[in-house]
Amino acid sequence: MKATIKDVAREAKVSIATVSNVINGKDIVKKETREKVTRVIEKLNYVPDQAARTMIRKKTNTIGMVVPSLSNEFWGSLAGNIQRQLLNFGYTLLILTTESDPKVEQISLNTLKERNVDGVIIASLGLGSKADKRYVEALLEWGIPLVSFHPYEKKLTTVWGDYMASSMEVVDHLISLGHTKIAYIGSYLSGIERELGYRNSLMLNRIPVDERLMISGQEEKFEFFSQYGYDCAKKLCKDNVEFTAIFCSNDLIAIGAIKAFEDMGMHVPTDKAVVGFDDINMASLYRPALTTVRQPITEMASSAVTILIEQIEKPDTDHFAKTVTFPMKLIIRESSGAQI
Amino acid sequence: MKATIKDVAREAKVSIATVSNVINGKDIVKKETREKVTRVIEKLNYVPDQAARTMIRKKTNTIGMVVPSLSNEFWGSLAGNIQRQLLNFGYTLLILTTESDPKVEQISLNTLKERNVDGVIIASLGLGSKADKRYVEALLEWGIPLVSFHPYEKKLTTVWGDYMASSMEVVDHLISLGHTKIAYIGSYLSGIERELGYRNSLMLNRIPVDERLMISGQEEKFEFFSQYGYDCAKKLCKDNVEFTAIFCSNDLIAIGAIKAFEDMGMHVPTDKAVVGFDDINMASLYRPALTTVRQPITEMASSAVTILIEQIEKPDTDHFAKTVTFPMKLIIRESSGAQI
DNA sequence: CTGAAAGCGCTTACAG
DNA sequence: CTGAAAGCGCTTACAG
Repeated sequence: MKATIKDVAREAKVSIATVSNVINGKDIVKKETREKVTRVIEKLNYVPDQAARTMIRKKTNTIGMVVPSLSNEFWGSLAGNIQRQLLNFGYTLLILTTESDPKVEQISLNTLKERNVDGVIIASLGLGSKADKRYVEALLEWGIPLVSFHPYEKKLTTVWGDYMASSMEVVDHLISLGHTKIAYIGSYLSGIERELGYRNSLMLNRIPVDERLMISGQEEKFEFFSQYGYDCAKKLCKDNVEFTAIFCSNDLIAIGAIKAFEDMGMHVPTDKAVVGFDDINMASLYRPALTTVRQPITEMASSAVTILIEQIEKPDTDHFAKTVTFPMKLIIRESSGAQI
Repeated sequence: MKATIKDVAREAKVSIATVSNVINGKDIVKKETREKVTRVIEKLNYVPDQAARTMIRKKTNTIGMVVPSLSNEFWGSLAGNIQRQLLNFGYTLLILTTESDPKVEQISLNTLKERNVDGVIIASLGLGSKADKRYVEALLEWGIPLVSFHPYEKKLTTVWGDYMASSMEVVDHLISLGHTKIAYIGSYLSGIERELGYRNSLMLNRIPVDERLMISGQEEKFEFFSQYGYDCAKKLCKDNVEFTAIFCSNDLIAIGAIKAFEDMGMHVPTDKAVVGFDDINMASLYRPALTTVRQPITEMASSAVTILIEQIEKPDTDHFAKTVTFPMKLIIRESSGAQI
């Protein structure tokens, strides 16, 4: 049977309060007493019970993370990075995948509460805007320290990238290569900023936006990005509106699109130039190698962790709902058809 | 402030014992009382505190999972599946990524103990055989319920696939296409069985095993499978030992190898037929689409979860260290050059 | 310095 | 059926 603080107290002939003071390193304990207690602790192989401590201290040293899926390199990598960095601070990560399913989202919210996590990281939600808002509000109302990788709410501390600016850079890049008929495939899971960047770039370059060339993906329900990209690319081609280049809101969508184009007998980048987003591992290995935008995942994870820990451990400080924006980097490879 | 059982009891004008009985689904509660309490629970948004429960029940309802990395579709998918299935049983998953780093492995072991997890799932270790053995033995000595996806130890309950048989099938497939010079690239993270299957098939087909065509990957330290596959493929070609086909122990390695071949001016499958393993999402989207072996991840996750939960919740039953082996499925696509 | 006591939020006999 | 009470293993004022 595991020894408790009582066993130690009895054996050392002191009170449990004294034992508590010893294990918590309070220097009010007389040296001899401390040594006596320490000896008994070792003898009985006593380890304080975490659950009891948690109950009193109101701190679990656990951080919750909400993410749509782990079978996706970007989120998996983000989660792994965060997990390892948290470990250095003495925290443990509780990952909850939601599969963009409202029911599962709800369960995940309950789990977060049950487990009494000290803070929450929102990697991405996928419920659609209204449900997202409710979800975040429930968290906000709960009053728990929060960091999000997407600015769902003004009151939310956010760590993210300059997705709009980098998307503009992508489209500028395509335009500089001579393209004017540029399509777009997005997904609600990657936010609206890429689409805005796409629109802005076109407008600034005085190219009319053709809504028939855009699939926002704000409504679709999909399981796999690459299949989605494949389907969307085919749909765009069937619609018979000419385009020579396409910007996809993540690499998996881009790879699906490329596959679709090739299946239809087109060649990338000659017939269709393609650009993705994220620079997943596969991007440089795909054929053609993918032109894409690299997110500094490790640094972003580190930033989120640092901010969250500070919020938790210095609750008295005023914590503004600041937004930390990381620069992205356009990585030009074969799929956009640039001379490299 | 978070609502407690007392708040609910006061609001519903019942005792905390009754509230407890309601939240624990004890059917001794009168229907009207239950409904009244349920209403208050929802109104107050009450969620039972796990720490308090844990203290009494001596159970954290947390399962630990050790996995080398999450930025990999196979493991990420496995982890996500396990996490969601555990949630149905009321358990939470604590994922520890080790990055195949012995120091991190050690920390993960301590974390598992501190957190008092109820059981542990070993997805894969990556320390090398001796360290693996020590790791598993520490877990076994601790006496905690354990399920592994690799049979590191006889005393270990294992859920895995018939990797040897399916690897034989792969090589048989290549041989049936006329290949006799077949190379192999493995990794210690995917075990030795694929290599054994490769060797067995060659032997049974009376094709001498040429060690120069094999890279076991039992020693290498590598971060990214695809880069590893790329490097190995180049190395094999430089060694100037002729081969016309190659079997890679996972899809990422295979994709890296294909990229290498194409970069060297060879064509897949004409010049080199390539087969991978796992059937990740990307496999069907790569060009050429990858011939590979599909693992039934969901079913394997489900099996591991069921077995582990049973070990935890029925500790008095005799639990043999059984091995559950799942069948794999050869998926023939373009990269092996078969007529489809 | 040290100890008696209250209390964290639950579950579980046990009495009514 | 329902409630009062004990108790899980700790920490933390507070009294001495």
